[in-house]
Amino acid sequence: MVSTQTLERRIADSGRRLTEPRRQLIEAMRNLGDHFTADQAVQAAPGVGRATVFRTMRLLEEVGVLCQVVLDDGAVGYRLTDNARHHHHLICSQCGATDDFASAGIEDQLAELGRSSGFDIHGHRLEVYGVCAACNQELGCH
Amino acid sequence: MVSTQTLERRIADSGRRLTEPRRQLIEAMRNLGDHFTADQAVQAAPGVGRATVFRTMRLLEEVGVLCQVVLDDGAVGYRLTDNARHHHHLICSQCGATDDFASAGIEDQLAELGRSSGFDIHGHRLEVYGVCAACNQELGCH
DNA sequence: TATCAGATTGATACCCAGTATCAACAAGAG
DNA sequence: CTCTTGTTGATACTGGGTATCAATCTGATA
Repeated sequence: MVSTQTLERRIADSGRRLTEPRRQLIEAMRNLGDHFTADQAVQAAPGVGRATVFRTMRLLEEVGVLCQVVLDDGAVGYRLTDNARHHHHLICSQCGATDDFASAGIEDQLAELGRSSGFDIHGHRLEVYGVCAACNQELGCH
Repeated sequence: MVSTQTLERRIADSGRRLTEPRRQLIEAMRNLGDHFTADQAVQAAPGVGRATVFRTMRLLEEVGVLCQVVLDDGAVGYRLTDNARHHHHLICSQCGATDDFASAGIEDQLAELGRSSGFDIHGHRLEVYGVCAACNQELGCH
């Protein structure tokens, strides 16, 4: 779990102000656990206005401590992360657990694709769906 | 561009009924061109009820002739396609042009990831963003 | 061709995600 | 402490998508 300190520092370091609503929202999100929806964040920070929740979430995305996760069914979730670097998600369809991963091999394949396709590739988004080890075990026991 | 025939056959072959609203919507979508939003589809088929537009879009996704495209900014678009097989999108951030592609290399990398991560991988979603050859040329001339 | 079960429709109302506006307010540099 | 400027929140809006359910249509079958 990302520390409050890290989150607040990232905001301060980016030149934004560290305000009370932002602090509140950060705590609320940390309490929501691994992943949550926009609406859960709004609910979890009752003292913070709706617009501010969305603004702050955008801010956190910009400074790289919050990322969008596109689920199996197309729904969007959010996830606090330490990992500001480029990464992808491995999402358990059963329990929602999410792991970050990066793969030089995949990046290489995409670079190659850029060369061969004529597209000047700027970025990509990769979500991987499956069943995590823990859920697999449980399912096996049924 | 996918033919009307192909689209209608896919519906019929899947055991669904080929109704007037579905026909209308298919024509409307074809006229919208390469990619469009849900709302554009609703607007483009004024005789068809909102719920039916969404239901039919889901149906077309199920039979593999319509696919969701998650854009750069997270917005969702739709695209008619011939390609019912597994594929990904190469999306031009300038003009919105979308190409389908598949990469055995990437599939291999993901299989490997499954082996090493303990996740039982069922699927994935990959969108690649960039600037297409045509837009690159134009930009170069400015 | 007439029939009929069951698939499909559309009006409506709803939910969730996200944005625009803008006057009031607060952070923090000096 | 003051002032500039970033930030806030109430509100109302757009867009995407779903639930409901009585009315309707499709197409297989007789």
